[in-house]
Amino acid sequence: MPWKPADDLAQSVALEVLLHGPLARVELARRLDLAPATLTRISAELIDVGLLVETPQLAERRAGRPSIPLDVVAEAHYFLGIKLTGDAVMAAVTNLRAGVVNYFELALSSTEPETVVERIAAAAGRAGGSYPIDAIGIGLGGVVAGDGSVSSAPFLGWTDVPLARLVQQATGIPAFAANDLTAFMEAQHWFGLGAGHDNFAALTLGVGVGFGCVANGRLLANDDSGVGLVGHWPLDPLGPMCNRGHRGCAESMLTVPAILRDISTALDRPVDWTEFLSLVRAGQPAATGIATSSGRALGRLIAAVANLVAPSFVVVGGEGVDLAAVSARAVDEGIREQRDPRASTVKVELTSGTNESWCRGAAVIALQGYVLDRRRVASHRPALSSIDT
Amino acid sequence: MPWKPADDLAQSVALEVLLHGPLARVELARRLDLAPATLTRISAELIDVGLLVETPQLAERRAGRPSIPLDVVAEAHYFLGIKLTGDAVMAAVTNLRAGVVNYFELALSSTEPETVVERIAAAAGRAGGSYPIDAIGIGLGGVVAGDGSVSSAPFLGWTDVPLARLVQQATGIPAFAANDLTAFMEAQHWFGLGAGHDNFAALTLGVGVGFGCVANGRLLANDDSGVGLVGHWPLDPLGPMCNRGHRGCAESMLTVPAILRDISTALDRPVDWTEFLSLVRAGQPAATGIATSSGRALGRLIAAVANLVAPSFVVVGGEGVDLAAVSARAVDEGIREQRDPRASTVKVELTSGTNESWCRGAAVIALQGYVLDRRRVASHRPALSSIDT
DNA sequence: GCAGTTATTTCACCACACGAATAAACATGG
DNA sequence: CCATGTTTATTCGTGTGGTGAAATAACTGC
Repeated sequence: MPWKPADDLAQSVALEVLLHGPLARVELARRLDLAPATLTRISAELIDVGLLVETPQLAERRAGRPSIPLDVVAEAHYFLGIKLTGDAVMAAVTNLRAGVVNYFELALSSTEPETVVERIAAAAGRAGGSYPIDAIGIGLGGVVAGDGSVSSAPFLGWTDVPLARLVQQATGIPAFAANDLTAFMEAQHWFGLGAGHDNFAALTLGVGVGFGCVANGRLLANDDSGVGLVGHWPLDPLGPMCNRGHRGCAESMLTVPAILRDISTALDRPVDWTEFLSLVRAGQPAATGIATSSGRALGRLIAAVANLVAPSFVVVGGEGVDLAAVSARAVDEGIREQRDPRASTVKVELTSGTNESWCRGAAVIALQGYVLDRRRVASHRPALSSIDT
Repeated sequence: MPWKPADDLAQSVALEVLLHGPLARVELARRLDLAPATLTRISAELIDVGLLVETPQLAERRAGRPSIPLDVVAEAHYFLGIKLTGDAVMAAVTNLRAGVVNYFELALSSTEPETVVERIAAAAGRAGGSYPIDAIGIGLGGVVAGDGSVSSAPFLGWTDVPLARLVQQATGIPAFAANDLTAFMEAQHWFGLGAGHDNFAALTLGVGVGFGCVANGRLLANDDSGVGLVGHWPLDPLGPMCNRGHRGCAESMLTVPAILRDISTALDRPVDWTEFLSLVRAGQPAATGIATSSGRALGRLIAAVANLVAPSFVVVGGEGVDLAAVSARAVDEGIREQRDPRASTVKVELTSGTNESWCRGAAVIALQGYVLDRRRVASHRPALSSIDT
């Protein structure tokens, strides 16, 4: 039973249910501005194909005939999400609701395209043993074109590798590739903190600093996505120097390696991330000092983002999220420094930044590609969409 | 003959022609993904109501039956655009194509709402003598709610003034109000440099520094629009001090008053803007010094914008645009400083920033309100629009 | 049980966009 | 200057597919 809504209308209904949880027919009719009669017909079709089911009604009981929420059958489809790094292939299998049902990692002996594709195919094989995979999504740091070919990925030494096509040929399963931050953002937008929001931004802290933004309901993206344009954003004229000669740029203040370098130098011994965090919590002076100045820098970056793109809130994620948690006060200070007091306060939300969540993002790329049937021509949407309201 | 496209389809067709110039039926069919037959019918209707006309065919002659471009009849409707300042009401009458057909100014003796409304009504009366005005648009610096009421406008001393409603009551003509930058952006988007583009940003230099951004086909806007959030953006740690204690912020580096203060102090005599510009062109050291550092600061601001919102290009406007012209090289340097060399180069476009162009922006607010029939419920557009492609 | 309320279904209707064929209006070339 | 090819516009019958109104179903509250 493939995802095959007959027409455009059925597609909208299916998507609305997929994205905004179980919804009754009346509610769907309201949201999509359709007559109740139409929804009876369409939902019947979709239930018939096995895409939707009537849930045991958990809606609040009011007067009148109770509504029957319709939900997508989460286990109708499975997707494989791959996060590529220089030395490992991390894989997660998710269902239609982007819930992770399986996670594992494979080591990577070489970064040659053939090897990588072979490993991904191996992951697909392993995942396919337990779950029928409908599509594969791959996320990686670098510039990825819309057709899933990797324009450039410095950490792999790749230039113009048609990754999606290669994986599709090797596995026989539809494959999609995207920049890892794009994948992260799409996952946030469809199933994460950004679900149901048309305007929000996100920052990820880790080996580098990432930025993404959903504006007017769509991800802001262009050919430069993946270059990492906020990496060298100036945050502190007195901060440390990065390898490109910027003083106090985002890379030098906010990345995990930079912070670990700082604290290790201060204590004159190697310190890892979890130890750094506990040192900060314990009040160790060097650690709190670093956390405070980095937190303030993060706040300034958040303020800059908020000032320019006017998001409803800013999500912070990535392996280094906890910096925002342990230095929350400094972050607030940093925001206040560069935020007009007359403006609304900036809401900051933290989210997990584990490898599994990066894989989930990649799986969402697969899910979107499958559900929206990419490779179709540009969608039927007239000038109005870019204008009204 | 009012703007009354019968149905949704007719509306899209009319808008497409209004926004994207004369278009043949085939071309419209292609763009809106409709059958040629449909376009024959719809365009017949629209020609019937007097909204469209067949133009004397100026399309390039190829083989086959020549196409007949359809165009909107520009003089079918007129709009009054008002730009409010603390001491004057500036007014422009435009046609449906947002072409200015009349411009005049009225002095303002007081900033009391009653007085202002009375003066606007006077302007409407004067304009209405020559042209039948279909709607009035008002642009002003400050925070304006979606319904056209002014939440706060410091330079007028206003809080919660239902301006649009008052003007509508006083004149009997539909009235709309918006932040002046919003108006400027909408005008750029529909009829200016941003016409046909879904992603671009703009900066205005004048008494203050303004910023606006069209992302994914719509203006980025929220409750903070109008607060002027980029005004105190840090651009130069060694720059002059602004009145809020920021060193080298946008206000202190880029506004016309700040620059004039600088040059006047340096030369120990009052200097006005045009003289400043000629001094720079003549190579006067103090003037070129100021222009260079301000230009570089502008470049940095442009780079910041480009890095975050990924626009196709950045428009610079406002009364102080010419700063960007006379210090073009410094602007480029400033951009290079904070732009990753791997990223695409930032295109910068200059546009006029006269009072007339601000009024034109306000007129576009009126035009949009009229044409899109604001006060209707949210438009019929299902979940898809926020998702696909 | 009865009244009130809200959700869903049934079904005939009809607007409206479409497909295919046709006509119109040019360029080109011998 | 006519034949041919090409592209645009129109005509018209057809059928999809969303709708409106009324009926029905399934509750709550009293």
